[in-house]
Amino acid sequence: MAEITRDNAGKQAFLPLMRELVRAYQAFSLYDAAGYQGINLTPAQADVIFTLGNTQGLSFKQIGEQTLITKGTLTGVIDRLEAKYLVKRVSHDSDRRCTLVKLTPAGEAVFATQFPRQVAYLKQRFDKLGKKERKEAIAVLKKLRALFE
Amino acid sequence: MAEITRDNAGKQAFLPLMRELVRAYQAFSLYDAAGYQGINLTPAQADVIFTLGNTQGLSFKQIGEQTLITKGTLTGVIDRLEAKYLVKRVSHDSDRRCTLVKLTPAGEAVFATQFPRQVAYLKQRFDKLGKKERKEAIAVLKKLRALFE
DNA sequence: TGTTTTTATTCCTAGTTAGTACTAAATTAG
DNA sequence: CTAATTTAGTACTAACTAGGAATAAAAACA
Repeated sequence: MAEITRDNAGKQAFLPLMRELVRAYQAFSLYDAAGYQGINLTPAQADVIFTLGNTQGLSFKQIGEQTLITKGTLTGVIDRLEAKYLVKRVSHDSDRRCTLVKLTPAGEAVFATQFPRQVAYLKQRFDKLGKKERKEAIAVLKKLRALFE
Repeated sequence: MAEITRDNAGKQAFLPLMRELVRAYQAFSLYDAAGYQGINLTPAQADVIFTLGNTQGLSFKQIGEQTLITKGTLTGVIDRLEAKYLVKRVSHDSDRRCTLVKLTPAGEAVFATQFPRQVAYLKQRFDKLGKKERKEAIAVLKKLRALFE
């Protein structure tokens, strides 16, 4: 295996694949974020609202696990959602270390209208792929993910 | 085509694909970022240094296009790199609106040692895929990217 | 030539991010 | 039962993020 030098580093065969991975994610991410424009939610806030939908409330820890937002960040995200009266902090019955986060009626309303709306908006694009293509894409992405675990 | 409601929204067939895209990118991104630990560069800063390597200096606009860092962010990233004496702002000869950003000798040194190092670090993982798998992955990612453009 | 528009960068604001230190509560161990 | 450890969330810092307003210079136009 040849050594990697300053001169050949930029010519490694794997780099086009890396770039495509970044570009594909970025294109998706921009499209997704554009869907939240006008409903006054950031992607992180929408992620939390959508995670809380159809639940009786989740702890910070549970929300963090599902959304991949770390605890320190989550405090601020929940603060801002609480300031908008979309969620509320509720103390946990049996474990006083835990704080449960629940949707308020206003939060429920946002979830009920915006979650299906965003899913439909994303579906428009993803449905350009056939079932077979989707399966192939999932298999490839799982392989890529496995490279880094 | 069935309507998307609050109840069926979470069960749409495209959602597993979407999740895999996010997870694959995230796994890569975490691995990549871990490569910069200990060299005192954030991913954004390293991205800029690596983009400036082997050039005679690029404008903010050019750097932004190649790194996908937006103008407002780039000002701050360059500020911090300049504070570390790794890059310098140089005025453009013929267009006084432009500021060129160039690597300093210290920046060149960081590029010369760290770029090959990071490429080798990434190559370790990407090279677990064969040539055929890489090509298939590129084709799939291009298809995904095309969905959102 | 003088005016308008476009382009390049900076400044500002609100928000997300990771990471570390801190407080309080629960669990475990001796 | 008390002490040590772990767990949950908050506070704080540094950095990145997008987007919009402001400024200055260049280009287009009339």
